[in-house]
Amino acid sequence: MKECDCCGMQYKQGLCVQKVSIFSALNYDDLIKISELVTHREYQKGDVLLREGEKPGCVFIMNEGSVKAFHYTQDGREQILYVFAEGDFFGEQYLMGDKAAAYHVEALEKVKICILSKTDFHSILSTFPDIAIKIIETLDDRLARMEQSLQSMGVRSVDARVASLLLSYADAYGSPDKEGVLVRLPLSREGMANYLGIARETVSRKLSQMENEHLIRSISNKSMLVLDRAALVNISGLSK
Amino acid sequence: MKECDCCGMQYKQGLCVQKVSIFSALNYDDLIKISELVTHREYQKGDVLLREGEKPGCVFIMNEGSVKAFHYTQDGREQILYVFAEGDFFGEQYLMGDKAAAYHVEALEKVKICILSKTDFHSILSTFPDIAIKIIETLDDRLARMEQSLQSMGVRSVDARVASLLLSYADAYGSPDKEGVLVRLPLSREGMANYLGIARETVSRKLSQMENEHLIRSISNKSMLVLDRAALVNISGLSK
DNA sequence: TGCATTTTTTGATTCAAATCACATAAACGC
DNA sequence: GCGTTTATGTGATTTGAATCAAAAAATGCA
Repeated sequence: MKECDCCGMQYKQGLCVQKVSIFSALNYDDLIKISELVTHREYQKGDVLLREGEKPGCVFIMNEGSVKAFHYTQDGREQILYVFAEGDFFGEQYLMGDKAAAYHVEALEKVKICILSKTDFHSILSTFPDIAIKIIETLDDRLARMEQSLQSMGVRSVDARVASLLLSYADAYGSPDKEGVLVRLPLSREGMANYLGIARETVSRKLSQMENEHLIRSISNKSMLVLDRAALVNISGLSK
Repeated sequence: MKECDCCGMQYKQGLCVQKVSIFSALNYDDLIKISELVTHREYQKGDVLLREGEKPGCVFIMNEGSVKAFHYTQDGREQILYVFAEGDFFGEQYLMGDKAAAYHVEALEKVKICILSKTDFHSILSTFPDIAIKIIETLDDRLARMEQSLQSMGVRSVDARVASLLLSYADAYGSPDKEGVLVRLPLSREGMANYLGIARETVSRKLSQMENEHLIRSISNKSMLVLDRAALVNISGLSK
């Protein structure tokens, strides 16, 4: 555990910007330069980082914790589009054109963020053209994930959607264990329902069913054990 | 109507690459250079441009006609992810990393395409760094559209999904008319169903219903007249 | 710790869309 | 233009998830 040279926060690596894949092409000296441009902010659970329609004028880089990005639908429900966690970034859309934010962003827990202003971000981009390529790669990844979500929303059964959500959590937040994979759930049942576009009750029912079939074991509302990953993959309809 | 300097095809503008927004920052001389790197290909309806799992090694730039990009789901149905038309491009994902194509691409009608090889595309990117920014903008747009689709798939009623699909077609392919907007439909009823992730019969029923309510008038299977755009916007649940 | 609040689970009922079955219409090949 | 094939429309029925209602569990707080 070291201290971040730019902000004094505790990090495993030396610099907070090192966590972000878009800067991974840079050497340590360049990272230092970027670190000097970064300001830091901390949010508590429930704090709003960004409101739909705002023009924030900066890029948000996730350092610790997780946030949800969501719309409100006409009938007042929330549709969660992304959960961003350590190493993810968002807000770059609003720097390129002059677009307003397309969604609200709210902290799901205590969150630490690096912030880069529009002007600094642009000067970094022109100084290090390779970063643009990294950003394109990241966006392509995000697009690929969206494509997969869209497929899952559009065609697959509700069982399949729930299964693939659990799998994505297992991959992103899971740690292996004797009996299976221990998964920290970033979203509540209601949150998962809002992400999947189904009813809260349906999420409960599907999870109970999976528990009865010994595919998972619920530890608490915030975590579970994935016992039979293969079965989930099968239900999810994904080939991987 | 002029001839394209690079390929002899007939185009309204001088160069086929001019149609593509990612090259819009370049001057005529630079466009000529790029044109010289481009090869052309023509496909007939039903031809497969790209197969899921392939590594094409080139970017496809749409010049004329339209194509659908889709997955096959486990139960054998197709889930359409995009319809690409004039000015759109695809395949850049596979140039950055070494990823295989995530979807099949098939011509919906006679199609003319510009093709840029991986190496040429990379040399263009390093010669003109501004193009990377343009690509980021385009990807952000695509992502924003995906986000909207995802919202529509996840939460909105089937009526809303059908309405917003019609609106997007009206915006993309519509021409104003005394009674309303004449819209050329790139997809069949089955195609729309596969895009929206609903049953073919449901699309028919919803369209009939909208016709009864004088919101649209069916001209043929391939075109319709949007009579009451405002009502569709209202049903779609979009604020715009 | 114990009480109040919030979140989750479970059951009963309703409802919208999928499916099945077939009629009708359009597109295509010759 | 005619028959074949493919696409679309419509009705009857089934089905799976939403909704409504309430109990149970988890969480927060004094």
